[in-house]
Amino acid sequence: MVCPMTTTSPQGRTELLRPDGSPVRVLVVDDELSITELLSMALRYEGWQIRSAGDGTGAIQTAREFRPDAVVLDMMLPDMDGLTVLGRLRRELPDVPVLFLTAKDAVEDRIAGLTAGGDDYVTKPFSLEEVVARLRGLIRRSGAADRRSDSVLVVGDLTLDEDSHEVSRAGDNIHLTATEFELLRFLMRNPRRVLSKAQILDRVWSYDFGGQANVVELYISYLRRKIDAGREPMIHTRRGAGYLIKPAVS
Amino acid sequence: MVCPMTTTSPQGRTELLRPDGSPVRVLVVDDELSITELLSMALRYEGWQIRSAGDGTGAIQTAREFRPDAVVLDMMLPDMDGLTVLGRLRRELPDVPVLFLTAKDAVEDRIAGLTAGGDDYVTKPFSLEEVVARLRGLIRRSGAADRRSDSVLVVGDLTLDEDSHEVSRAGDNIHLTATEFELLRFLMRNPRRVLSKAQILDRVWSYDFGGQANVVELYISYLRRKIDAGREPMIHTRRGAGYLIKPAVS
DNA sequence: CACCAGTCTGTGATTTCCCTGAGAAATACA
DNA sequence: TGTATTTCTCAGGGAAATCACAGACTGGTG
Repeated sequence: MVCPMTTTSPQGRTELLRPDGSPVRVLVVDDELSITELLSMALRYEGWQIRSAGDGTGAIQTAREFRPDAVVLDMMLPDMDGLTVLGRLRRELPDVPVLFLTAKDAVEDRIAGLTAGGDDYVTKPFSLEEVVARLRGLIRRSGAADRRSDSVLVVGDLTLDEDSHEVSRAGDNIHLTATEFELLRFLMRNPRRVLSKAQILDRVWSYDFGGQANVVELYISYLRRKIDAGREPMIHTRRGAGYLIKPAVS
Repeated sequence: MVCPMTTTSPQGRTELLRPDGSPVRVLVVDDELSITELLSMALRYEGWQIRSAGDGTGAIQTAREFRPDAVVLDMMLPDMDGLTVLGRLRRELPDVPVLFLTAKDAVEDRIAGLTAGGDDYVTKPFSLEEVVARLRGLIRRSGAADRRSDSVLVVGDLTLDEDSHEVSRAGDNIHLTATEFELLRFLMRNPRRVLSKAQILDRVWSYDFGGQANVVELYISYLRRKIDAGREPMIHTRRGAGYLIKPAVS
């Protein structure tokens, strides 16, 4: 079993690494090329090493020689049932955590036992932040070490707990909606870095979002109301460039 | 870097360990592959080391070299009678506790005699919480585990005794039905952590449950009525994410 | 100083999600 | 066997979240 550890990059981003210091390996399995491309790009950006497969057979083969630390597995594959793939994967890699991708309406159908072994799932269409966050959680928990602090993001006097979904500033608890939470998480995982509205839209909203681009402005406005209200502001606008978050004190 | 030794499981719960610090070993015996897979996944997630067998012969063989601390044994095996398997198991491992899996309509008298020796049983279809809880109890009582951890879960002023099935808040005794009890146990074993409805369903309801997902909402509602009624609430909803329990004061 | 692109935010429609009452079905128990 | 309890379905109500739209505002620029 892999024991992930964390290091902090010069930019202030924490990365998951394997015990020997090599990058975490993730296998992405989906028959839609656009999905594997999208995921590969996003996960590579996390500093992870990615391999992808388009069907069950390829997944097993790749898993055998690539020996990933985690697998992203679409339940709807052309050549075999998702559960079959899972079974064979488990035979190759008994302890590897799996993040399932399922259609929205398949959830009700019953994905019995999928999360029972500590695995997790997200529904299509997903947001990249969601996938990354879940994967990080799975990889973190799959290791022998469990440092609770790893699930807490801190910027200045603002903290965000990814396990309990709790957010607080200067000790005051703050209630956020799901979207607000993901937006803030994205900002806090990239402190002091300007994020464009396009980047935010691509990461926080699901990939099929077809709405107006100013939802980002709207949700930034919501966040400010809850986080910066009456305090030294932490969320800043860079006109024509985007937004960034940083500790309040100069 | 060396993987640090830990006494907490991936879930952050306290873990059962053998006197020498190695993980507890459990042998799972069932002829249905889906059952052994499901159990292996769930028990591995408890931090235990799992081996499985599909018939009596394989069970004896595996037991001989694996020397498990506990056995999960289906009474209905293709090659030999459950009692025969039990007898031979006992010859190999005289003191190992056994958790029997039986069909609902199986003769209860036979089982009743068997459990007199400190063993236990659950009926198919079972819930994973049930199996895990019983196994923990067996292992704890057998003395194979390092620590004699007590069987009482405490979150704030709420206590739940896994042995006596007694629940109380602020001293007041609370009567719960079986399902309510298991749901509360699952929540209390994961305090301050958001648990999705899918996770809860996978863990607390039996693996063949095909009903509506809103039973979870319903039972959360029941629990609230009994536990949070007129008090500071401990069970919280994270809209779009799940539920969590935490001490009332913050 | 006036303009404009870019940004902020109030209002309200729509959708999604959650809660819970009522009662049917299943189960346990006497 | 009859009764009590428990489990679960169904459906309505309601609250919260999401988002479109539009008008107000702001900072930079000519």
